[in-house]
Amino acid sequence: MHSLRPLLHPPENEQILLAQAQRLAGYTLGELAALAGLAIPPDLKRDKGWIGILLELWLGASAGSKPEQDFAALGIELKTIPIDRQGRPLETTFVCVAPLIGNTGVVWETSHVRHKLKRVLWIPVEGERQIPLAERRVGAPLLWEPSEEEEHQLRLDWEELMDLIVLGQVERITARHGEVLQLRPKAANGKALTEAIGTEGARILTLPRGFYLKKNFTARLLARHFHL
DNA sequence: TTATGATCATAC
DNA sequence: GTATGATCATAA
Repeated sequence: MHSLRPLLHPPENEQILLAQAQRLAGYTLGELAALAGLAIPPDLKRDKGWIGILLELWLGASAGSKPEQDFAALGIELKTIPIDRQGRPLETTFVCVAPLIGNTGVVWETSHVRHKLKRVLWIPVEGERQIPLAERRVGAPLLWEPSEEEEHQLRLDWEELMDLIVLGQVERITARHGEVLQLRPKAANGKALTEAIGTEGARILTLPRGFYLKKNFTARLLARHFHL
């Protein structure tokens, strides 16, 4: 017998959120999906965000498309992160879409990247593809805030990337720019285009881009916490 | 083997 | 198209 059940509403405080997240540690995705009455896909090929949706459901985050932190009242963003057997991240972490126009005067302090990463509840989940989706286990949660050094690293990369965007060099930016934060396409497909500034300051159409945390960055913050 | 560039589903 | 949730798949 057990009383594990999804939170039906956003948690009223941080303690409730953390307690629920800690209760989920050790369960498989199959168990959590069944208890929540959610159908489990055969794999993630066509359901890349499924684990994120499942954990949102369990933690009472209002699912859907709202440009806000998952737990706005608590100022906390939820991120699931796929890890290998050694606890290292298997994928980069999407942060937010990069604004390609209207950036004159934007600064790090008020940027979307900084706001999104102010406080993050990381939920590690076994992510190796050899493990059937239903058998992958949820790990212990980590409520993280960037250290001074981490924020400095993020800021330097963000400023470099935003400078290039403002100067009309967006199409020359590759994922190799940035030490901990990178810019990569974030689109439904190659036909999805958005407005940007091109060379000579001309208006161009280009692939929407997103900011992503590189694995070296998330690996260090996980290792620091879990003593890996 | 790995990271970059590309892509998938859904709501509005 | 943009927002949410991310992982896939192939070049190197």
